[in-house]
Amino acid sequence: MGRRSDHTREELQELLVSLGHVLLAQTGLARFSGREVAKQAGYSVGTIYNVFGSLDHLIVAINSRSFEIWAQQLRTRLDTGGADRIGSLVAAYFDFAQENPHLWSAIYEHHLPADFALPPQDEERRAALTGIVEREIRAALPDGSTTDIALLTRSLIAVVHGHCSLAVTGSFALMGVDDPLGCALARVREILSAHGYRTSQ
Amino acid sequence: MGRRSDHTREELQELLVSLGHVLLAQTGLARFSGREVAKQAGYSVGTIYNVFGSLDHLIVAINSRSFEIWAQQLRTRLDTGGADRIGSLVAAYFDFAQENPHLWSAIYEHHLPADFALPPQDEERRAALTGIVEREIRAALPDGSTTDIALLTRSLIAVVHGHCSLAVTGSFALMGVDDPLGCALARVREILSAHGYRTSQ
DNA sequence: TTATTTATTGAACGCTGTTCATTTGGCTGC
DNA sequence: GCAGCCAAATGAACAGCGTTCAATAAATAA
Repeated sequence: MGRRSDHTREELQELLVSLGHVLLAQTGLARFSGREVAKQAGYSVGTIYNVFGSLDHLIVAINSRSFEIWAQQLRTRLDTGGADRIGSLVAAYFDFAQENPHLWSAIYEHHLPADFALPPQDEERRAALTGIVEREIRAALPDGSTTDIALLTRSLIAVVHGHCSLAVTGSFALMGVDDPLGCALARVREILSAHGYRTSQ
Repeated sequence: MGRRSDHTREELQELLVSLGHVLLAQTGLARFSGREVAKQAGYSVGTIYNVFGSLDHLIVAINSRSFEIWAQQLRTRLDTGGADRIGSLVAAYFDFAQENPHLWSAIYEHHLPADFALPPQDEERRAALTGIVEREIRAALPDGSTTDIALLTRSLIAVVHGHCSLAVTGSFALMGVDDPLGCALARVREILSAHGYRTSQ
């Protein structure tokens, strides 16, 4: 068909990731369909395999886009959220998960084949999020702290992640917990306090 | 075919859950196949729908079995783990996830249709796990504590859950965290300390 | 203008979940 | 012991999926 020069390879890549991102947000990973993305883009099935090599690569690209948006929302909230930066950080982290449950879940539900190494570009985008958190944790702890801040950062991410996960999957609702964000923030402050963080600023 | 009286309805249910549990452990939820379970049981596809009503109901039953095994492992470890009961609890919780990554992930990756209410029996089995943890948290905190122990229990479960999740999905490995269990246990003790728990027993 | 290269197609394959008319074994009442 | 009934079990049918790949058509080079 006469579609050859409609899009450059980059434009086509962008188009598929963009449409795929919208579809994933609507359907969730389990009902996501690569065929449907191609159809919406006006291309045939095989094009995904030409451009990305495999459906897994497309999903990785879509998830990386989620990471970019997520990180940007963290930055925005930190810039506009006032003095309680830890509060802003946790709230923004949480909000992305709760406002985009399918996108957020897909990040963790998409299991890569064993032989599939994450492309460096995608690894960077994911590391950016960790970097934002680490900077804030470092700033929140007293100078000269003996804490391994890199490790504590990742552990605190796990703390908040766990609360997001049980909130988004509905487990918390089943357990009668109605303020997951408040819960997560309380735990984060308790942990930081154990490392010298002065709460209540 | 002459299969009519080979199994009672209960036996058939048990057979399908049992084989399904093994298959799920091998393949993970994304590659799990109801057809394959029926085939392995020597029955045809439709039998799953006769016995369970839908594939989702079978998966719920399989996940409930995981919860039973998980809870039993917690009890065993608490009985044989010595004086550090919080340490035993967290380690046993973690070990189930790490030793049965597909079974553990499936619990949280299986999203029920909106109109699907969890059968009461399954809800009980899941609540049992929470009950075990809550008892230990209550015992670990001082008498007369003003803490909402039910809420703190669920939050601590989220803390450990988060570390399990990032460990099992490989995110921690990507981030360079090599002792997720140690990390989780450290956070749990810090949180409990903030509520009056005397560490190091 | 012709030849070459390369992007794109879409049919084919084997799998999936789900439905449902049909069959068949076991049970009940005669 | 037999006829009739009921419910369990079947398996074909359908629509969708991911993946592959020979064929094709468009863009580029000669």
